[in-house]
Amino acid sequence: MERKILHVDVNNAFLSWTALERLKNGETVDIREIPAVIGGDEERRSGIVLAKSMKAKICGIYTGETLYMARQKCPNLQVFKGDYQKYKEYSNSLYKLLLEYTDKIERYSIDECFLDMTEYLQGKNILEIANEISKRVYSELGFTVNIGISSNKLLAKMASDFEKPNKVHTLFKEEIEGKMWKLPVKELFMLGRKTVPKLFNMRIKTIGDLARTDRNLLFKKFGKHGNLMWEYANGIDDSEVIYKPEKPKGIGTSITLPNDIINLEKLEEILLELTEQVCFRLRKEKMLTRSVNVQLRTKDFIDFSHQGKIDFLTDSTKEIYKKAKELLREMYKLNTPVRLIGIRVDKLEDENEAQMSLFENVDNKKQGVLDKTIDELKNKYGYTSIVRGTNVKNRENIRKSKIIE
DNA sequence: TCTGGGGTCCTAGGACCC
DNA sequence: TCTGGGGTCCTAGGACCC
Repeated sequence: MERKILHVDVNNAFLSWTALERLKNGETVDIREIPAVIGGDEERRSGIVLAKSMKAKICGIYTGETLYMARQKCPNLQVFKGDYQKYKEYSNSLYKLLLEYTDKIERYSIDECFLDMTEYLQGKNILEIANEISKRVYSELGFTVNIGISSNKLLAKMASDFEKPNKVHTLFKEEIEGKMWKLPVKELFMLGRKTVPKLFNMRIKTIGDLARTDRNLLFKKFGKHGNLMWEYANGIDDSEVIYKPEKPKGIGTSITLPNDIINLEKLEEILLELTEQVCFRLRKEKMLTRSVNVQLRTKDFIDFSHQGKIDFLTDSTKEIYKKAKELLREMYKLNTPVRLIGIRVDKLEDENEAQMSLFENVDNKKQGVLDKTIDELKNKYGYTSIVRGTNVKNRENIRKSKIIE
């Protein structure tokens, strides 16, 4: 049976939500109506565009470019900071509204959801429902969305990307040729800046060109990714709407340093603080790891990473930091100024399942008691309330930006 | 000019074994 | 002097997404 999938995408999410928040607080200018962007912090060397208004877009500003470039294109540009906590609240309010239509919702990101409406239509017309959702989001929540309708996730997502803002589009199988094939190939989901020039060299310029290219040729040239892009160009996608919350497969954090650092001890101090954040989240998820990965970025934007294994499953800050420090030292032979440092834990295993099957491999030294006590205090009084002694002097350096995406 | 942070998935190539 | 080949496991790095 053919599925009925919706993709709901908030228009200029961070900017729209910031606009609403400002209006709520008595500001009179709606920043959606002027050339404006949400940007990172230039002093912390994260000065990039995170979201833009329509007027900023008309100036040629795009997401991810530097604020410096954006100002060149649009001298009267207004730049605002984001508030991730607030964004989460707006995202939750959207999710709650959508739950009135189906519980089969995949929260793809903070501002995008897939809905599997197949079993919930009850004879109703999918286009009418999409229009109703669109109107209700605007009247009840105050921001606009684009909604794409199709029989799979890929096509629904492509559809929601058509004309914006505040629009509902369909892209059913029979519409692929008319609506999607004429688009430039870079518009296709999963075709990024590295692949597009290669396709161009093969004289593949539109999604239609790609769809009509020999599948085996693409496989030979691009491997699995070639296969995937051919399927997407032809509107083929069987993936399910994942509506049950999934456990994370990895947890990581990283920070761009306000200044390049060349001193190993300094880097270790920062790494400890990052490790604490990661382990706090790891324990919150009730997951264990034995795989640790440390990443460095040099001042020239070259990335390095090393990963290593711990002999047992653990969530202990001490054990994970011990390994992380080892990895950092191993790598630091480069002796080059470091711009970014990060840590992530991978191949996570559920605490309960791990203890059942692999109990002899779990870290059962009682070290966990201290971590637990610290976690409880952090939960009660806020994350920054408790700091290991050595971290205090770094706190100013690396206070984290709350912005993502 | 300056270039975020948090994820997932894939692949090339090295180590090791038979 | 010539240096197989297949399989598995692992890591570093890269591509892509929002």
